[in-house]
Amino acid sequence: MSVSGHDNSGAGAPRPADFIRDIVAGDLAAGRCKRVRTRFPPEPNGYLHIGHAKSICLNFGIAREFGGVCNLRYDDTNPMKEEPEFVDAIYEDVRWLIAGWADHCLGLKPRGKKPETIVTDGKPDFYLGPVTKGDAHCDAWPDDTLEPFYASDYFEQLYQYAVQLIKKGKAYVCDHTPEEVDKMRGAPDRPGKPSLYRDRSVEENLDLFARMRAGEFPDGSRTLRAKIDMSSPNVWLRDPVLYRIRHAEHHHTGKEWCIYPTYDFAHCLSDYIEGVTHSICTLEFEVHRPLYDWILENLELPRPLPRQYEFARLNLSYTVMSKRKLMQLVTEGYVSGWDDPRLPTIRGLRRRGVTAEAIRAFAYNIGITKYNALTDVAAFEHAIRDDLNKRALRRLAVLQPLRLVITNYPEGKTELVEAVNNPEDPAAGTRRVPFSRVLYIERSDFMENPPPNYFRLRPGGEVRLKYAYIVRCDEVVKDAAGNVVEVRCTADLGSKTGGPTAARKVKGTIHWVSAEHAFEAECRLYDRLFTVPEPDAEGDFIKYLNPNSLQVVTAKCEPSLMDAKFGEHYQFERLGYFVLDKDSGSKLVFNRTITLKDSWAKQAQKG
RNA sequence: UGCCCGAUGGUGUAACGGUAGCACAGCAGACUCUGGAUCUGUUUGUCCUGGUUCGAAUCCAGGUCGGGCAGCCA
Repeated sequence: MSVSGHDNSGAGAPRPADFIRDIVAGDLAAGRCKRVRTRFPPEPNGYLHIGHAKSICLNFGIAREFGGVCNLRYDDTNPMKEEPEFVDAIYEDVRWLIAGWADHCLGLKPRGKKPETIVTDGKPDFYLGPVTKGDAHCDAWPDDTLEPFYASDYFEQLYQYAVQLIKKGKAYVCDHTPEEVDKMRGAPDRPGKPSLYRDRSVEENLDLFARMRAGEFPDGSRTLRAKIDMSSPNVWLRDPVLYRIRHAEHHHTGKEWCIYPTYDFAHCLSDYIEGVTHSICTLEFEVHRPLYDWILENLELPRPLPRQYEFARLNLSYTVMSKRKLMQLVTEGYVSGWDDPRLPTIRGLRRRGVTAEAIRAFAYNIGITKYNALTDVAAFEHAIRDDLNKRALRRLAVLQPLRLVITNYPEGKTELVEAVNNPEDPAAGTRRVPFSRVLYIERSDFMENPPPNYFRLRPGGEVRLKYAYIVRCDEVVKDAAGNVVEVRCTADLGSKTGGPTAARKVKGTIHWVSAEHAFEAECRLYDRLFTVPEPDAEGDFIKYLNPNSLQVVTAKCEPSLMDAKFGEHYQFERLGYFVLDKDSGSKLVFNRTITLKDSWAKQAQKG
């Protein structure tokens, strides 16, 4: 299905395609919210991957389909794990992925801006709304004056919310060590024991919490905890930690803080402060939802509260997705870096030549459910081919060259044959490709003793040279070791495209380049990184690494490829889709994004 | 073991009490100056057992299987 096939940007109500969109549509119809606001909240502790892309497509997709906004927010509440390197990379990847599709729904904020204290229904309130390119006044906000949201920008407000909770007797400072807290939490089937500090007075709690902030206590010595229910069957309701002490420098707030809110405390309130209506996350947060609601409901919040909904994260066969495993592949050198074309990272896929449109189409096709599925990479590969087939410029290149000499073709003669740039898109026009007496063809397009269903070149057989002549193989030249080093042919000189015998039917058509005109380029042939569908199912995933995931060859390319542009997609006819790699210098480097579907290889394997 | 969630062809999904559909993969054929693309046809499915109902993938009960949760990670 094409991307435009599900483009809901036009008139008419979008057709809800999954249970979350159903909910959003219902809330809008019932007036429970005026305008939908979602958010994409990555923690800046790693690079984004195809799994994040699913979430981005969902959150931004909902925003654009329902005329809302999706805030990009760094969920940066843990200074030990986060780095500016990731902050920048995430922003870049998100923008690349939604460009031309949902960039008008990208919720940002004026650089440096923090929540404002406002009054809502007579009550004090904190609010920080988004600015988008879709806004009427977007001209007032040149690119560099806007930035994503940071949960860390709300630390002051979060602190005040915590104080409010303390004043209401709903939170207390706990002096137990991490080990004690752990032990006292009990087990899923066994209630926990209350903290010895659970019944401290409000005054003492306020004092201690202020001193925690002031830096009087060492890391881990105290926490702020919610006072909920130590015997709750949901362990996340057993007085969860809201604040912990970390004398660490934060990438965004520097040394301003030495206490940091936990995910549970920060996330729901960040959603609230930003006016998020639908907070969509993955299944593992399902058990946190009661806590998400508890925090919001136990504070005096005058505006409508955000609601959390969960969906199943993406699992893709033949790949690994966890941050830890991706990190290991990078740091232990199994791949060249975070943008290695074999990685499922956004930048890896991008470098590989996968388009944002293909990723979006894939995300749309797999749908959104609560079922923990394993999606076949074949579905992703289909989306990639489907997109590239429509846009790629066709070119001729030979990966494993074999000399072919046309004995009845004059030496020194060069013809320019007309070649179609893209049969799927007539507007792409044609180009001229030099043809001469000595060519290179693909080694695999000639077989001395072929199986019966082989219909490329064989001794005595005929084959069409794409865009040029039909040739017959008369003679095979071998080296001392018996390897075929050259095939000698005669051409049917009237069979050139448009010629008198051009209509003759020959079974096979092969690609070629003119030896004297071709130039050499490095081609990096990528394949799946793993050899098994579930590399991380059990044990060491490293042992399932595909030793042939990268193969480097020197290809012979048609001259027009000299002008290859970065970001342009090419189909080397009969071989696959390629893009120019950033490593290109005086010698060009092409990455193979993906092969063409090859039913011959499958058939040959069977036979 | 306690709580929460889920289960529809090989895979991913739709059907919201009324003919089980779509996509991927597979297979077969047509077409093709890419063994690509395109087109056509096609194999395969409601976890189990009861119940409600004229009628159940859908509602109810019990079971089975799978996933998640006991970080001062997110």
